[in-house]
Amino acid sequence: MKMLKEQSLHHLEIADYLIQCIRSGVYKVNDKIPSESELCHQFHVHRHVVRHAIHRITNLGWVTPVQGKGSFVSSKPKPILYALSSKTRFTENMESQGVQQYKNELLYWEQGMPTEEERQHLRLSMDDEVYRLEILRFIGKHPFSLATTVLPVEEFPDFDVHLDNYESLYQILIDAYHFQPIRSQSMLDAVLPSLVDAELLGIPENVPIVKIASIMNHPAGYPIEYSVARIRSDMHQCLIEF
Amino acid sequence: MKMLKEQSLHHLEIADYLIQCIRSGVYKVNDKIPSESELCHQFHVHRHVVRHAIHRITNLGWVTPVQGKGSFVSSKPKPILYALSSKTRFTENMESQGVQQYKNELLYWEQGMPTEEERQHLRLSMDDEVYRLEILRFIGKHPFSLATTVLPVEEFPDFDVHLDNYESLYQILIDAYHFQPIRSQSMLDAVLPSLVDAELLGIPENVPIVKIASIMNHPAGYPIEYSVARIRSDMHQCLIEF
DNA sequence: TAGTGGTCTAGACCACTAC
DNA sequence: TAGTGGTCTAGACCACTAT
Repeated sequence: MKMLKEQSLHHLEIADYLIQCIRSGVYKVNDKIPSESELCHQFHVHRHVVRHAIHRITNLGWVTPVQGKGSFVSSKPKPILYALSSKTRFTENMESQGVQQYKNELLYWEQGMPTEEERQHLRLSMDDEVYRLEILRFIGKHPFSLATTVLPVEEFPDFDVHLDNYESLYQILIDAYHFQPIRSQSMLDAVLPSLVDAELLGIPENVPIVKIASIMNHPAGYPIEYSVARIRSDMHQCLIEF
Repeated sequence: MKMLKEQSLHHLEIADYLIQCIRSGVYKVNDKIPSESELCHQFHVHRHVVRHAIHRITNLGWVTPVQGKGSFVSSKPKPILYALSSKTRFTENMESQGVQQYKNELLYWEQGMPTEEERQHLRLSMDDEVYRLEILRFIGKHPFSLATTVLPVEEFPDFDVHLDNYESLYQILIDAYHFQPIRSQSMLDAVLPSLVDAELLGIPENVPIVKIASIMNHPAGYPIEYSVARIRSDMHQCLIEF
């Protein structure tokens, strides 16, 4: 590679160099890239400069550092195409793509007052309560998305009794309430995860995720569910067909 | 605030503290937060720890550091709701929201061979050429989005003669070719910008953006335009109605 | 000139992994 | 035990802004 002589911005040149190595196949998926100290010697720079470079390519999704072991080239493709439409949900999406190994985990649930935002989206009055569920979805062994789902208590009597053996929210709605909410609108966003979300999703704190806030309607036409999903952007692309 | 006694992770506590200050109104929009050296004294930590904390809240969108001046609280709301549908384009979106001050700038254009991805999306054969435009859009004085738009040469004879006084791509298509492409599908992504894109969009390199790849069809039904837009996530939310 | 953020060197200690 | 990444202290020089 070309010599680095100019002052400053060494970290970006090292980051570019490492990306070129990965692109050109010098380091392949799941390979370990050289350790920080090896890169220090190679480039004659301080360790912090190398760390800065590795941080950048980590955030860009090229490598994943593992304490005590090294930094490893991430798997490149975004295998999951997550179709966003009025009817599709997580389960349908997985099955339409032939993904067999998925599962939901109900992290916790609560009954309480909605936030102002939730109240507005669900058109609730000031004393209406909601159920709030936190659901973690996996594809294979990898966390894929986190969703906060909010349901008006009034519309779902005795909802909590169905949560003991939670497997699928939509199974509950169909089995117990005999209807399926219809997505009426979604708002998408690129954000960085909170520290808690990053931990649960198994990604570094500076890797962007997609945030999708959706309003779901009762078949009769009024809003009945509000959900905010945070989805690993390194594992999926969101597909919208018109 | 509470004393920081535990070892390590000071930077996250300082970041949280600063966020709380902004949330609670101690520092308001466009206010300068304390300088790095002031925060060093306040927390009895080294400057690099403070910088780490400020980096985090910068990436989260709370502040924008300006060399020689300080770090300033960013404007909070995401004012632009960008509706994604089969017919809406940038211009319609701005006007439907009453945004008057927008403009497009054609950064450059070229005629050449498509990439493999472009060829597939546009269903071109191996010797078909394309026009490729790079367009920067502004809202007020702020860069808002960058778009790479690819058009088959064969479908747009003498396209380049219309680019001299570029104002709007869709004005050209309607005026010169008498049709308007229809969005058939979009794929959304949360990513970090390239260094060039970050520069053009006027954002730090670790602030996430939304990437929207769209295929537009000729009214007769076949693909006629492929575009990849990179949109500042701090300025907009993408709205989809079903 | 003084103050600010941006980058770099130098080196310490810790936690985790592998042997 | 040796090697790795994670965090922190200490201090240098630079570029930019304000006065």
